[in-house]
Amino acid sequence: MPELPEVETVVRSLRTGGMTGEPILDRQIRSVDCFNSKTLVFDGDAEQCSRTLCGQHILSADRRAKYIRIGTENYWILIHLRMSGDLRCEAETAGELRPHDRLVFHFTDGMRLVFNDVRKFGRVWVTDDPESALSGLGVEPLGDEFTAEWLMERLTGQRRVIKTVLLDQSVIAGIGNIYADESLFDAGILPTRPAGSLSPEECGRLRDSIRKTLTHAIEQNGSSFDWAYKGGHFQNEFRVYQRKGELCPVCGTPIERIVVGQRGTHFCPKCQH
DNA sequence: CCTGAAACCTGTCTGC
DNA sequence: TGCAGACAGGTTTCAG
Repeated sequence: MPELPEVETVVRSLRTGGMTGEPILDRQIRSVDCFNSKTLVFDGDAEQCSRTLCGQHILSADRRAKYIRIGTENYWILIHLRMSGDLRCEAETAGELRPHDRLVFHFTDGMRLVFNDVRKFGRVWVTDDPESALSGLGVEPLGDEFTAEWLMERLTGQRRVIKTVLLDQSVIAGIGNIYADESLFDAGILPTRPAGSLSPEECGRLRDSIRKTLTHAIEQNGSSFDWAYKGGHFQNEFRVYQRKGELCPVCGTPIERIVVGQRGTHFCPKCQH
């Protein structure tokens, strides 16, 4: 489920309630249960983590790139959903835990926050130093720093293709495979263009397309996929992603699929040049 | 230093 | 029906 718009949607519902259930703000942690040792990243074992967080209140929930950042009095809980992670806040009486539930935060008021992750790629950090995990990230694509001029400067001299650079979290933090393809289509730029060959005008178009695509996806609560993540609607508005063989909505040319940087890549060979 | 490929995991779908 | 292989929203690690 996880690119920037999906993570933003999850964070908003953690703050105010909604698709993943009840809000988590102000609740007090009683204990933590971990069922997959690799999921929890903590300097100590799960028991020690549980004792460390016992008594802490949830004071904040926000997002940095694709990381969910939950603040308590003395610690930070960082969550990366990777490919298949999902969060839900529900009553302990909601029933048995489900298959692939990996980590549970139990609150003192009878609620629980559950991290579910089929593929076990997701991670939950509990730390007093969140910067150690977040320090390598690039600019927020929806932030003020991300300008056409900044992008032009970052792409100058880059020999990698533009799609690969868009997926590099140390350059721009938060774009994933879907929104890279959709943004490049919107900007009319071929995914295989060497990043350093983009003109200032193309950098401006690409920057605007990225912000437009991400903003619109957030308004749609992100993209939903068959077995993971429900509630978003942006998947109905994909113009190239997973539309191989279908006709381009602009010019009618069949959408093509190639592999770029090990990732499936979708584009219109006529509109993107 | 840079780049591309493999690895990490499980589930689903497709084609033979 | 069965089974091998491809593929999936991401990131880290390793080899060249």
